[in-house]
Amino acid sequence: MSMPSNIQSIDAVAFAKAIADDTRQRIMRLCCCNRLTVGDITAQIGVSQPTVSHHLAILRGAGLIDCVREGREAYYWLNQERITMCCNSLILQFAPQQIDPKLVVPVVQ
Amino acid sequence: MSMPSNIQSIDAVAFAKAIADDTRQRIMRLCCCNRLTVGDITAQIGVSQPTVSHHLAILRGAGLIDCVREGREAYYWLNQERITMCCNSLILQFAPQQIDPKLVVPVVQ
DNA sequence: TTGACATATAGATATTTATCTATATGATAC
DNA sequence: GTATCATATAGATAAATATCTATATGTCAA
Repeated sequence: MSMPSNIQSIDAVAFAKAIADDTRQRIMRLCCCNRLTVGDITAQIGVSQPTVSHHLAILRGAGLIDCVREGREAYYWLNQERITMCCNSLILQFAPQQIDPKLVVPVVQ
Repeated sequence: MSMPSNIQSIDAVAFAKAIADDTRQRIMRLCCCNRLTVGDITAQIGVSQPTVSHHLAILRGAGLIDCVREGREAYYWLNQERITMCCNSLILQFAPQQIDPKLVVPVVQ
């Protein structure tokens, strides 16, 4: 459990790799709107506790999940804002013509 | 070049796997707003032609790219609408609390 | 302090996958 | 028809990765 900065640039490949696994997506759905411990997740997910910890580390490395240690337990929950930012970044890169120009905020140099 | 239906359900894992590679994302950027041949892409991407064909097949399998054969060449271009749908699906699944309820269209049964 | 508990890390293994070279397939031009 | 060109497919190989068991680390309770 290292400590990545909250300020992370958006790497579309890193984001995609982080979510490109069924087990990780199931974990993400579980702790999308809940704070869950590793034990909570392990009990529901059908893989071993070390495997859950491994996937949580990957999700954390990509900035998609936040956690806090409380005593001997660690609580995890999805960072929905960052997931939204990553998805929007994908649309900007790969579907620019789908974006309504009226919604794009002009940037002043 | 098989013929998948245009009507594809959105599989978030399949979508993520398809875009979880740097070479594929570079290909996607190249033919985001252009129709390009395999040769065009190969000339700009720095991997062999069979590798490009392989990646194009994966992107097509995920419905992210469309193609048409013209004579002995094949033209490829991104399906921006489908990419937008996939990204929106990710947001619905993993960032539901980021969605403005005023924007959600009520569904009548 | 010691035992039990929760989580993380290490190491091994099997599967997946990205890439290459060689070749097959299919179209065009002569 | 035959040579050439564009693309796809087959097969091999190396790297990445998902999983497990075993164990280390750190916390709490008695």
